[in-house]
Amino acid sequence: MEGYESCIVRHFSYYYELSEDDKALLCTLEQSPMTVEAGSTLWKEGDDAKEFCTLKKGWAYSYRFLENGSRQLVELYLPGDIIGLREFAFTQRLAGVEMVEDGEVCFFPHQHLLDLFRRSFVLTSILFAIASRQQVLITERLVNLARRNARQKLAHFLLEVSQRLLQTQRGSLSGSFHMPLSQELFADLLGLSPVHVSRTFSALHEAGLVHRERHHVTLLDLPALKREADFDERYLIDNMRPLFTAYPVSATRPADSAVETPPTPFWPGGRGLIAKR
Amino acid sequence: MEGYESCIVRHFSYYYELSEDDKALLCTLEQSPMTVEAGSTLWKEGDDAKEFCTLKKGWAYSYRFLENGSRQLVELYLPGDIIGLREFAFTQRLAGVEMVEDGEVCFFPHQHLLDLFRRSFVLTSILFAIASRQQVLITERLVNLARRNARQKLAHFLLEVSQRLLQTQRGSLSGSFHMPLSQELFADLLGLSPVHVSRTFSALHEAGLVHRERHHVTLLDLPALKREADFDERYLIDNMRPLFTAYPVSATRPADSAVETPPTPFWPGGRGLIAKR
DNA sequence: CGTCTGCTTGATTCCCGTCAACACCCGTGG
DNA sequence: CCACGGGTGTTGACGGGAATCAAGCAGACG
Repeated sequence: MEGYESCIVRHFSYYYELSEDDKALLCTLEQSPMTVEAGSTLWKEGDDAKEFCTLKKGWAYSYRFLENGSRQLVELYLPGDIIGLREFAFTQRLAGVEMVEDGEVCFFPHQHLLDLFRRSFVLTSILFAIASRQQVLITERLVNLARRNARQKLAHFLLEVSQRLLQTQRGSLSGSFHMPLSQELFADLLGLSPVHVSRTFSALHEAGLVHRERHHVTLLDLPALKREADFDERYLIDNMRPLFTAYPVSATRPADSAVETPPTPFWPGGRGLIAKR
Repeated sequence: MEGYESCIVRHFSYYYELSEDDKALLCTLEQSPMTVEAGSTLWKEGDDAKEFCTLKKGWAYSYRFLENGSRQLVELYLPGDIIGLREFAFTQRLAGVEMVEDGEVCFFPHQHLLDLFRRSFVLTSILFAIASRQQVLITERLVNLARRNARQKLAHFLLEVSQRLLQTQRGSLSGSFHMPLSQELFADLLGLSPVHVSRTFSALHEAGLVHRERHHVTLLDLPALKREADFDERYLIDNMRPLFTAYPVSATRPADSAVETPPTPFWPGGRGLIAKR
């Protein structure tokens, strides 16, 4: 750990400043990294769900198969992400997870998360924030899949990845990045056929909006793309500092005096918000 | 509260037995219920996000508007659900919430959740389980929207609601229930046009799979419907007792001795799961 | 009894899936 | 050096599922 700041620490720090204790606690989740090859399976639908996994290097995705043989990608994981949070309350995996490219992952059992709940109030809160952010991400993708046409879907997805990389990968240039996905993966991700992904990419290229060669993508005209995709990055850029600053916490587990603090008084009504449609 | 068991307590109890202390703590979230009319707005996209809200009575839904004027429902809330968890890490609402029918809700500030993190390990864990379950629900809906045709979408949705009601509403008969949604809401929920919802309902009716009149739905042939929709209720029926029994907890906040328990030792490797595609 | 809202049904259009042929890249082996 | 083959991306022709537009219908309610 000397000199090297782990992905997960960086990820958590994005939400709130961590004490050294918290950092250490967090790092216990990242023991024993193991390398995994491109295309390897971390787990399959139906496997026992007893662990989470942090992604240190490489991209990964979770997916579901359907009866008709098609496949839908559920989530795309970038370095620093936690994989498998979804199955915390479940005994079986509900989706498989595969690596897009060679990478490094660290498994840790569900119980470690419970330990974390006991030991660190700040980490608990951040973890909850991460879970809620993940939900927001999925929600946005849901809207994308349900209501937009192929062009918008693709544009939106490219913008999402670009923004996420910007936040987690220091120094990546906005709008130009490595994109190791095959068009088949794009298809499974966006609910399209591979053929149509190709066509749509061409269309965006002809419109001068994106440039792509091999596995590298450049977004040429971000404002136009955002307009096209109805993209609003606010859903990706929030954090929880405002919450904590409104209600300060000691960075470590609160002393008993703090614990005895009564909950903030019942919220005083007078909403005025409730309005008939 | 005397004699009456609140929805939220019942909801949490589904995951794990609650101590009296926990029940009391939980009930502080449900102070000051207020009645809300059908069609009223709890909040709109872009509003400040400082509170959650528990739904005591009536159905509600969250939604997003798109640039082109169409609308996508994101989540459907039934009595006992917590509304707004998604925005825990955000300062603004990312989706609006409206009531389907007359009901009762209880607002409580985000900070109350932080108090809960400090005070009850069990409630924290359950809350996390609820959040993860919500994510699973959205994920399933995402797959539904992305990959299935209108018939399957509708069938799947009806099955989902049926199953959820079965779990939270005691004594509701499986496969026959009150369904207060207009076809326009179905459309916004399933990513279809209202016209096509009507056609699809007719098709399912003709096939002898569902019966519907006014706002009451009966699922006539559950096995056939499940086959049709590729529906697997496992994603809805798990809970977290296995996790806790594998790693018992005192029901109240752990004594210091418990806190000092070292985290379970680093997970011992030997996966054997990692396989090349 | 008239009006309003929500549901149904028909005709037409269009986006995207499917099928199929072909180009391309790259590693292998002769 | 070229031939070969598999995986991946491109392009065209065709068809189908669902959107859209529009008109008719049925309750609900004043």
